[in-house]
Amino acid sequence: MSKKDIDLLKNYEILYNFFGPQGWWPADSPLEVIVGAVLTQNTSWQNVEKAIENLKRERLLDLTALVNVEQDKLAMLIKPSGYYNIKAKRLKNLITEIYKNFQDLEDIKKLSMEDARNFLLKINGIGCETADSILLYALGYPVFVIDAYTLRWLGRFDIKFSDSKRDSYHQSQALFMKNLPIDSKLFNEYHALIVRLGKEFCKKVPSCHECPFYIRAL
DNA sequence: CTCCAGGAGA
DNA sequence: TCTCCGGGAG
Repeated sequence: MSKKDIDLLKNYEILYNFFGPQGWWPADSPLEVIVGAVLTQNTSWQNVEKAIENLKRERLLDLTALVNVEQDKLAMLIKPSGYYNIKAKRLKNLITEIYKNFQDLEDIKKLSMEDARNFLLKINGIGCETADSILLYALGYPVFVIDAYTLRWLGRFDIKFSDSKRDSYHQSQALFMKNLPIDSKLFNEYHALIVRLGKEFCKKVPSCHECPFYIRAL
């Protein structure tokens, strides 16, 4: 299987028919998505939920409230999500930049996707995946989010990219976006389905016999 | 004990 | 290219 052989739209149908809609991103507001995107960096979502609940209880899921909260207090509240000192700093960086440049989150949507992406990537603590997650799941831009699950899944079709993290991110992202209709709803569901597959079947030690792609190949 | 919806610093 | 950040759950 080479890069030009894989039928990404067909594989989407297989995943969707097997798992059904995933309902990403679970949140009450775009700001909650943005906060969650930072908190979930290399961290299970289950732990992020505890941190989000703490922030809700303190009425901190609000742009001005987050601008004003002490970083140390923020760190204590998000402790369940791990890396809490770094993530508190990253959240402050992100929220401060958003607040400085936009009065309202909706105003970011006035930017082109490239401008919004560059704005986010300039912020310390926001890499490609976090930026694209925010663009897609908080702001609705049609960008395909890549993560470790995605690269592992492609690798098991013998589709491999550069050793460089950054290069493999953009190469695999280009593969999806060149071979799929540019549709934020599709990109939203597809990434969520790949994560679901990666957690349940396409694991580090894979459960190939249960996998929808293995079953289909029989 | 390992793993997790990553990213920065050196 | 390593190393660190880290609590929670299996």
